[in-house]
Amino acid sequence: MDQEQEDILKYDQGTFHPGFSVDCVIFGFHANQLRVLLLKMKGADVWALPGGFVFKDEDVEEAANRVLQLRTGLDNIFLRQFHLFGKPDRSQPDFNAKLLRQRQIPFAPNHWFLQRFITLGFYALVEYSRVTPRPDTNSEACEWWDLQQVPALMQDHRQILDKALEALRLQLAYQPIGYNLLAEKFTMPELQRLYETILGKQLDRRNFQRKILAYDILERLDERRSGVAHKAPYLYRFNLEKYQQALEQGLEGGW
Amino acid sequence: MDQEQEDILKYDQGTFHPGFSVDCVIFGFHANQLRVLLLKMKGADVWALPGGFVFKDEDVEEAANRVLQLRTGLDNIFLRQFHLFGKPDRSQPDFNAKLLRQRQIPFAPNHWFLQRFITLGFYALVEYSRVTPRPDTNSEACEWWDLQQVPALMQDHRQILDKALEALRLQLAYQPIGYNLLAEKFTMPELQRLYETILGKQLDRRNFQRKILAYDILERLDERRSGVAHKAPYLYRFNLEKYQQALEQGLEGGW
DNA sequence: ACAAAAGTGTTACGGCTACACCCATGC
DNA sequence: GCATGGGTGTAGCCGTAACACTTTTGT
Repeated sequence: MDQEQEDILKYDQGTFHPGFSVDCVIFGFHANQLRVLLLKMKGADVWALPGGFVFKDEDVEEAANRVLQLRTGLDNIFLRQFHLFGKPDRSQPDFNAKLLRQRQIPFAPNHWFLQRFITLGFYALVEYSRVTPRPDTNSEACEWWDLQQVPALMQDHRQILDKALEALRLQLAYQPIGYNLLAEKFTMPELQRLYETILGKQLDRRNFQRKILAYDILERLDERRSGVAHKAPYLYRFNLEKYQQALEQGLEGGW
Repeated sequence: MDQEQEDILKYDQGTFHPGFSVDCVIFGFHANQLRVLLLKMKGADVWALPGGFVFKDEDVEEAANRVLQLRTGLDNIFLRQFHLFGKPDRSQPDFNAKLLRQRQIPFAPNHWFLQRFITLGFYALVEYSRVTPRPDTNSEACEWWDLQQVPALMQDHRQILDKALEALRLQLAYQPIGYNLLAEKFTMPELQRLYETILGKQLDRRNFQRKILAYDILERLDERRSGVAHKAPYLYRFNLEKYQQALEQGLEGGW
C-alpha cells in the first residue's frame, strides 16, 4: 500500500467496514524494558495506539496485520486479538471533526469518520531492533515509549493498553513468550528480564533457569556473550519446532 | 423489550450498529451433561446460536445481555466475550435474503441485513433449571442440545461454539467455575461431573475433592442429598465472597 | 448380604522455593 | 583482589497422583 492510499481520512464512505476499527498495542523489548509503539497525533497534544480500519472485504486479522506492517515495516508478526471495546461513549466525534478540519478535508455532518466506532484490540510482539517506526498521515511522530512512562493517550487507549498487558501476562502463564521479542540469540538473563518486565516482579535467577529449561524449548549454544562486564553468559536460541508445539499445547494445565 | 420490538428484521437501516452482531454460546449443565441452547431457524433445516444486533447507542456487552435475557428469561448472567469472528466470507447474504422473503418483508438490495457482518462471540454460564427457552421471531424452536449431539449449525456457528468451549476450558485453568452453572446447593460429585464434562476427561474423586477444597471457596453444609441410591453425599455451596475474590485474583499463576 | 457410591487417609514423586558455593570478568 | 554477575547444586516444602480402607444407602 503506497502513501497515497494510506491517507485514510480521504477515503469515501463505503470503503471501510462501518463503525469498526482495530487498534494495536505493539510491544518491544529494549534495554531491559518493555516498550510500546505510539503515534503522536497531529495538532493535538495526545498520543495514540496505531490503528486503522478494515476494508469492506478484508479479513479483520488481516487489517491488523496491515497496520502493523505500515508502522513497523515488519511482516509476519505475532499478533493476537484480545478484547473488543464497545462502549457507546468511547467515540469522540468532536475530536474526529477537529482532525478533519485540521487536515482541511471537507466533510458532511454524517461523514463516516464521525460515527460511533467500536474497536478490536490486538497486541503484537516484535523484535525491537528490526522495527523502523513510521508515522501515518494523521500523526507527526511514531516512537517507542517505556511502559512506565507512557504519556496521555487519546480516548480509551490507556484502557486498551492496560488490558493488552493483562492479556499478555495471562498468556505468559500457559504459553511461552520470547521468540517474537528477542533477537535470535540471547542470554538467560535477558530472557529473565523479559519475563520480569512483563510480570512486573523479580524472579529468582536459578529457579527461573531451571523452570524455563524444563519446558524444553531452548537450545544452549557453544557461544558466550563476550565484551560485557563480569562472567560471559551462554547464548541460547529457541528450538522453533518445540516452541510452536508448546504454543499450541499450552505449558501447564491446572487440571 | 416487548414482542413488537423483538422482530429485528423489521427495523430500519440505522437502528443498529452496522455490520456487527453478537452471538452467544449459552452453556447449561443437566443430567451430568454440558448443554448449549440453540435456535431452529424458520424454514431452513439448520440451527443457530442465539444472537442479535447492537442498537446504535447501546453498549456491546449490554446487547449480549439483552439477547441472553430474551432467550432464557434470566437476568444477571455470567457472560464473557471471547473472540471476534471477522472473515469477510462468513456472511451469507443469499441466506439472509431468503429469510427476508420467507418472512414476507419487502427489502431493497442494499438492505442492512444483507451486508457483511462481523460478530463478537460471547459465552454464558447459566443454571439450567431456571431457564425458560424462548425462540425469537426468526426461529421456530429454542432448545437445549447435548454438547455431544449438536446438529448442523448455520454459517460459522460451529466454529464459534468450538472456540467458546476452548475459552471455557482455558478459564477453568485459572478461575473457579460452577457458581453460575449449578444450583445453590450441590454435591461434590456433581461439581466433579461438571469439571469432567468441561474438560472432557475423568478425574480422581478424592484428589478432586482435596484440590477444590484447597481453593477455599466452598462451604460444606450439615445437609446431605437424600433419596438417592447409596451413601448420601454432603451438600456444598459456594462462599460467594471468596468465589468472587478467586475470580479476580486467579487461582494459580504459573509464574 | 451385597453392590455401589461416598467419606477419609496414606505414601511416593516431582516441581517449586530458598538457599550456598564456585567461576569468570572488568575495574 | 574485589565486586558483580553467571553457572551449578541441594535440602525442605507442598501439591499431585495413585492408592486402601471404612461408612452408608438401596435393593
